[in-house]
Amino acid sequence: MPPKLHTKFDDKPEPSASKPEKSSSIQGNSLKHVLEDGGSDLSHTHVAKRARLGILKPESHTKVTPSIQPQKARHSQTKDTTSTQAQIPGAPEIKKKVQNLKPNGVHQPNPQLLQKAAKELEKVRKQLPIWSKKADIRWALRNNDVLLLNGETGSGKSTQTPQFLYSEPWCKKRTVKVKSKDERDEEVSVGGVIAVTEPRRVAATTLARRVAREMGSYIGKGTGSGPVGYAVRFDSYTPKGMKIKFVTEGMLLQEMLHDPHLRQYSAVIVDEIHERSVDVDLIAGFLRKLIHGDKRGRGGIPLKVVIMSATLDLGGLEAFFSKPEALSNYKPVAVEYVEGRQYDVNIFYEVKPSQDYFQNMLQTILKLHTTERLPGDILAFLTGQEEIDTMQTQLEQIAANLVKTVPRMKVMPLYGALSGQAQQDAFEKVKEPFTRKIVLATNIAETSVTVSGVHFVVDCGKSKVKQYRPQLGMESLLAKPISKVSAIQRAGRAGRETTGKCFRIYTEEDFTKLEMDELPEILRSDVVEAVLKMKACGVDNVLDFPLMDSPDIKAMEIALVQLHIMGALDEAGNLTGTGDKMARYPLPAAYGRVIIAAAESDCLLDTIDIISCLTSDTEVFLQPKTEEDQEAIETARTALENSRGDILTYLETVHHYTAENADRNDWCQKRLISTRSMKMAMSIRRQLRQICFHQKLIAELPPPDPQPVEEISPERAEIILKTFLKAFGTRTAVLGASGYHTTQGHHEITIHPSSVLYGKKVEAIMFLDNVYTAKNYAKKVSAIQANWIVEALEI
DNA sequence: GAGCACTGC
Repeated sequence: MPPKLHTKFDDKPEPSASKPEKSSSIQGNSLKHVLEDGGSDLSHTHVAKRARLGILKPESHTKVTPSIQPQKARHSQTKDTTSTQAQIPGAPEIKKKVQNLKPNGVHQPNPQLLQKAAKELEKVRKQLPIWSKKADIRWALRNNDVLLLNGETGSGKSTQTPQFLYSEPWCKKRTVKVKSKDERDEEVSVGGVIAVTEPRRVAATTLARRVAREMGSYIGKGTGSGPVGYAVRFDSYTPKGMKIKFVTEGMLLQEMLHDPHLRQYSAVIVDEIHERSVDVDLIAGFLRKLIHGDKRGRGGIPLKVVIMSATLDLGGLEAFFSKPEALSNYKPVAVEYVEGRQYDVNIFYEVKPSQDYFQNMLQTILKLHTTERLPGDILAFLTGQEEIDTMQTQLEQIAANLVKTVPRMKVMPLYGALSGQAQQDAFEKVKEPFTRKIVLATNIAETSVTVSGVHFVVDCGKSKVKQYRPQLGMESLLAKPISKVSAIQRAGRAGRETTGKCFRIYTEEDFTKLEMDELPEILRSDVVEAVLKMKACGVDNVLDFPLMDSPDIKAMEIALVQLHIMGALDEAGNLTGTGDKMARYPLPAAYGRVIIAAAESDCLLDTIDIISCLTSDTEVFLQPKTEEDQEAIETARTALENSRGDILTYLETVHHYTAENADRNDWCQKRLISTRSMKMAMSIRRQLRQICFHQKLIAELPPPDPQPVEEISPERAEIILKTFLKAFGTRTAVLGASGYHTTQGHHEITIHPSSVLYGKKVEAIMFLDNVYTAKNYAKKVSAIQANWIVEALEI
């Protein structure tokens, strides 16, 4: 029986969702979906949030001001403030005006027009839910060092909070006296800028652009002047007079290596802390130390901290940032709650646990497609590329046989490995008439991007999660149930533009059994990088470092030992000069170690070329789809493949690519090499060369490309491989009667088919990557001599 | 002959 439907703020049922015929039409088929009270389900999370706010001690100076926005406000147009498709809510015409501003002179747009546009934008800003909290937020930070701000999606927290604060009296730049390392007094300036951290580059740059416009400025090129800037890898803009700076989390950590007291800043705003990346966990720990520790490094000036999140455990965070020994009248933390803007989404569950969620999902998508009226696209969450490809094939087969009265289907895959253009295609609105877009996505669509036009979400309830096993030093990737927060986030994707529906391919009971939050990344990863960063930022005892969630002590100890073996830490566990250098490369610690070894053995430039390929975010060598392609590609690649393995194959590839001066895209296409990957590799190569030049590891920057291809002599190859062995000596295996066995632990290991050494038998191998899937596979493999291993491990 | 989500310096 369909239960009574009502929305959270309005007891009147939504007309489209409440028609009994419609719900019974869903119930009356094999899908057996039960119509659930979606409004109350989503509002359940709101209730939960308020309930958690209630945990706060009454004596702690907490301002709890949950507010319910009137229905009207909730039904105005909303957009994700951090999405790549970020738009100014309700003001497309203003956006257009701003974009069309004609430059006055050469670079600067007309200031009067900018001011006028900002004035217009202010009208829109005043309608944002957070606007009514302006005074509360300012008041909170005048009286506290820390503010926890729980702002839902669409509340405007990311764009407005820094603007509320930059003109506050505590935000002024000051000149103070501090003690230098050798106990001398020196004058430094402290404060004046607010940093806002974002987990992704697109978020940092698009938010900066938007806030600049709201402030009557704009983001230009090179050095300009203006109140807003940003810094992400490979790109930054820090104008004169900058008051607000959007940065990625990794970038702020990098800044902390040079400026551990964050003297540039009056405040740090941490956005999206609920995503809980390793970097944001480290930032939270450092900020807590800065707030609670002595402030002499900042000349006594406190750093203000705002922690922002859409969904967060405020109780836990409040405890984390409170001083444990707080006096009864000490008020360290304030809490604000801002209602977001989101249309209601009705949730439908399976009645019975599904045996085959893939088939159920297929059925649900078809049912939605054939019964729901247009417009209204479908977004389906699956676990991975393979599932998505299969689903696409099956849906398209069925679509070909649909009757003419049913809309046509446009099936679009969406996952990270797709090219930028292919991803863009999934965002585009369908142009064809009488057609419904069906986007099959991984959890890239959960946070990173917004797909427009979606009214229906189908959620399989699973996602692939990386899990690290410290004892084995191995990672595995498994499909696991998602968290409640994730499930709600996925459902919310149906309510961006209008009231939506979400079909969960699992039972309501399964939903209640889900964990509230995802396990934070720091508990699922190798902590070598995290430990090195802590050490480099001056943390002597990493086991004492305040973390919201501390990894297993064993995992920390293994990381410490690993860093000692690599020479980053001495016997006493103190950071060495090598370790300090390693922490400053934008690379995993092991590759940092290789760079240093390379400088000593005079193969630095070649090593940089190799590491640039290895750390580019997509695979360099694409996989051919058909067998004919396979043969053609293999012939085209012969000049690049080096019989000594994958490392030297990458080197050959960079040598040939950079020697190519005619058409690099064409060069890549002929060899089925990813152009995106090679472009990124070239950026990394430039950055690493620059850093090594500054560290004086190379005397001068190498001449620009193209350079003639140099043959890699056997002697040179040996030097390069031995250089990598200095960091990867423990990642080796020797050939026995029954295949390869690792030198550490004597586990059986097989060379992965993606390696040029696949199926080859050599005396010993070194592998940079190790995954456990069907077998224990070694990836990125090189042929070495067994006696080199002993040599490498002795040093 | 494998099959892998996402992000960041």
